[in-house]
Amino acid sequence: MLQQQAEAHVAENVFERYLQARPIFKGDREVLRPSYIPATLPHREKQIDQLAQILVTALRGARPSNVLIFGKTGTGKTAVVKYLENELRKVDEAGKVTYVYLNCEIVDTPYGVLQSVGNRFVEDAERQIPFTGLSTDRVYSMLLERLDAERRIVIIVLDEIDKIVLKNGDDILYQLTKVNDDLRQSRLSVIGISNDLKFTDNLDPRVRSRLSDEKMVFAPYNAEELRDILAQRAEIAFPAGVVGEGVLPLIGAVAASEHGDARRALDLLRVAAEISERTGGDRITEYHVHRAKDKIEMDTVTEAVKQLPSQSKIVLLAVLINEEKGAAKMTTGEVYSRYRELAVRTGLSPLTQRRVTDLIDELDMLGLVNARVKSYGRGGRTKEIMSSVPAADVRRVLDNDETLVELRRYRPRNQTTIF
DNA sequence: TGTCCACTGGAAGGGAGGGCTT
DNA sequence: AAGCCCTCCCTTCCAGTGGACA
Repeated sequence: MLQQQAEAHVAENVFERYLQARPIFKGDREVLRPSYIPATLPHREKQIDQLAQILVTALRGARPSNVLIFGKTGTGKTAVVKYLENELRKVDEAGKVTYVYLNCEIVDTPYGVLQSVGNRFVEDAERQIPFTGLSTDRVYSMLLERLDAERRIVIIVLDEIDKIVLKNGDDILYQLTKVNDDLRQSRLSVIGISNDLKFTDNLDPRVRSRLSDEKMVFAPYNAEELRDILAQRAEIAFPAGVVGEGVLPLIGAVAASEHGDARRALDLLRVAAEISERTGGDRITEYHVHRAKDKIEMDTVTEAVKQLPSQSKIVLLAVLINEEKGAAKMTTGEVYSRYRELAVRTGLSPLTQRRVTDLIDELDMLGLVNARVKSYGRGGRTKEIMSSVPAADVRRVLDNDETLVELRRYRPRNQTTIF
């Protein structure tokens, strides 16, 4: 009997059931990724126009003004800039304009920026600038030489430009904006993209004025605009009738309430579709959107926790364990002593308290804990720390972490809660 | 009003890991 | 091989501080 059932299963391949289900996606689901640049960008026509007017100078062989673009995440800054890159390529038949896009979250050192730009002008591996080893001055002169090798206009896009300034100061921007003084025939301009409006406050006045020849601000999308964007993508991604009525307005409303983030809206739509697909559905409903919202929130947290270096994981665990013991909030000192105890147990040598306060700040930036400086008067001035994520879920991730095996069974002494 | 606590957070610097130059 | 220079992670040192309390 059992045998027969097993055989019956062998006959029907596991994949078949899923293959037979009507696919929800019409074609490439990349259409719903933020990296996809559609043929038109709804509700950004004005910005595209404005930037095009600035950049057209490059096609005439002269240097366009430097531009600073401000706007929150998912307001289409990067999309507009990349869109114009594509458009520019189409008309620049002579290939005299070089467009270099760099994300300063990834390339986050002055050396890295100069190196990446410099490498854009050579194909063969032999002449690539190494990612370390040379002095920055040296890389700068190599870059100059390559820029000036033939007459060209170079447009450098520094996405998340505030990140590199925060980390390294404005030296690199100073160098990039004065590069033109050292060039004989080529010209370079910089497009900076930032989601922090105030980042220019910390710049050297000379750099600030040079960099912001032109300024653009991208306002967040409202719910209706988001709906238009979603409708445009949905039409490419799904066959007619798949997206339930009310789904796009719902996603639009959710994303609009979270500072009009189009990226977030597209993610919601994609994940909702995937959830429906996985559960054998052939339509996307509002139910799937709600499920998608939960899933995305959960995934960002667990992913962030997984990526943490071991020491930071232990710091986070220290916070959670103190909370399990009943502390609603705690001071740096309390986190640190718990952290030391845990670190010793795992066999890692404990870091200094100074370093741990930095790690706590990092966890705060990631939104995993909440840390605010508070004074307790005579009780001293310290941070008040509490976790800001669902403890059980984070605990599960940490318990499955191989570097923390020693702590898997660890529970604090005289604990009050039962797990 | 001044004291004093428990830190905060800036600055400087060490050293490991990477890689070029001579 | 020795000498540089880069970044990253970390330590050491320390002046500065918000606010309850005497």
